[in-house]
Amino acid sequence: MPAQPAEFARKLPRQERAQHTVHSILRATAHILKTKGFAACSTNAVARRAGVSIGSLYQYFPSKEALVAALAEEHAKEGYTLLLETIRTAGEQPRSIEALVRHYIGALVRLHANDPELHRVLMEQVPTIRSGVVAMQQVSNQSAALVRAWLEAHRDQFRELDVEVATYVLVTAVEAVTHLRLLDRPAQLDTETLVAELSQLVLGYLGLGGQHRPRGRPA
Amino acid sequence: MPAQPAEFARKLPRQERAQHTVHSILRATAHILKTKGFAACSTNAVARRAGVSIGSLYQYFPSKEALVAALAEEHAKEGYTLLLETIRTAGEQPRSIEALVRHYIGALVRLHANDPELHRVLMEQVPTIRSGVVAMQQVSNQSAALVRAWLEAHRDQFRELDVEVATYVLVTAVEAVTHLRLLDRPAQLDTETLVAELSQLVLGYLGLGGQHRPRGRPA
DNA sequence: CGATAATATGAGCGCCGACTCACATTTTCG
DNA sequence: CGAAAATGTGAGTCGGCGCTCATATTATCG
Repeated sequence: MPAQPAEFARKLPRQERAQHTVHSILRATAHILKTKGFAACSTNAVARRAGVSIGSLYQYFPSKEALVAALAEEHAKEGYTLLLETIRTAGEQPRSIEALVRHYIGALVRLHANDPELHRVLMEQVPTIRSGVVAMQQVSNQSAALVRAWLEAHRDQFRELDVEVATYVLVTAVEAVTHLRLLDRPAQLDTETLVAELSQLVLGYLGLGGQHRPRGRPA
Repeated sequence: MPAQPAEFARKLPRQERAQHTVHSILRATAHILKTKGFAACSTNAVARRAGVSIGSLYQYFPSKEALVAALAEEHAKEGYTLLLETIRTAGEQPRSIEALVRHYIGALVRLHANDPELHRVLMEQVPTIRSGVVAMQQVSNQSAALVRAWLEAHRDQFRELDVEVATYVLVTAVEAVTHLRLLDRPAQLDTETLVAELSQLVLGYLGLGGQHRPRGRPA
């Protein structure tokens, strides 16, 4: 894994030593971002924690912005990999709609289990940083496109719906609940329950939930 | 409306002139927060935009933190007012479950239509500021408590569910979709559609959605 | 009208941030 | 080896930040 793409690089690390330096810097950045937030993530602090001089940091990252962008891109790449993997395994055997929904939601939840604090900081606290956050949005868009295509393909099995709107609602809702859970970690909401509830949410929205017959008033 | 609560005040503005000053400062703060983000919201910039000297700012707000906290509290108060209003009007006449859901969701959407960018910045970018953000969380909690109580009261009419979990899922999902819509404003998702779709989402999750019978495969 | 309190001013202080540069050290390779 | 390239160093520059304070202006009221 090349440490950071050409657009950001000041110098490319050629020796193993240098690659280790770059890696340390990125780890330190992630750690400080997660524990102290963006405001406290000064380049001096990063260099200190990485056990590297401030000068070395600027050898490989021309600006603080580039540093954070590189981290965001790295994070996005991991997400993209998992997304591809999920698509692949989903296609392997035919499944029911319900099973498919569970499959994808499970993947999404796992995706967010990967460094959720970092994800949050990058999405929320980091002010508009061009290139890095763009990479993360692309993963989001890919994900949305997947949902859209799936809705199109199976639309005869749902209630009548506007595919655009439904995609938006579903992606946003699932993403948000998943996301938030990892931040305030409510005790009673373990991963399994989360996946089950989100599936319920999605299936219900699509008109596939088991209809409940209220007790007390006979139909 | 007293400009800011006693805990934050350095001096209380007694003359009309002073109240106007305080008001300008708060407006300027909101504007800069929304357009440039928290990082760019320096006290000097706020004072400049407010057309007021930096000294005046510190007459009424003892620190930058207090300034933002006061703004957050003001924002929270508006939300709380609307929440109370919604509860009041909801109790006026008996309604169906569906109508009630629509009523509350409509209120939530309107609530978020009030300065959504400010809401976002205060929730996300502003690092832990004690008192101000606490006020906003209280409104959130009130809102959640309301949902929880409502679920308890009508639970015999839904599918079987864990009230805690359901509250969490519903509040988070509805809040997130509402919220996000106001930030990237997708053209095809007007307020009316949004309310309808969110109601669908909630009712479906509760097992009250119209069950769809798939075409092509007879039951 | 003073006299006193309330309000407004902005140059400036101390600090810390991003970032530079002249130099030291290590690695590569003919 | 030894020279050139790659890598590493950290004191120091500079700008902007939060914030203070001595001073000027305006309102209140007897």
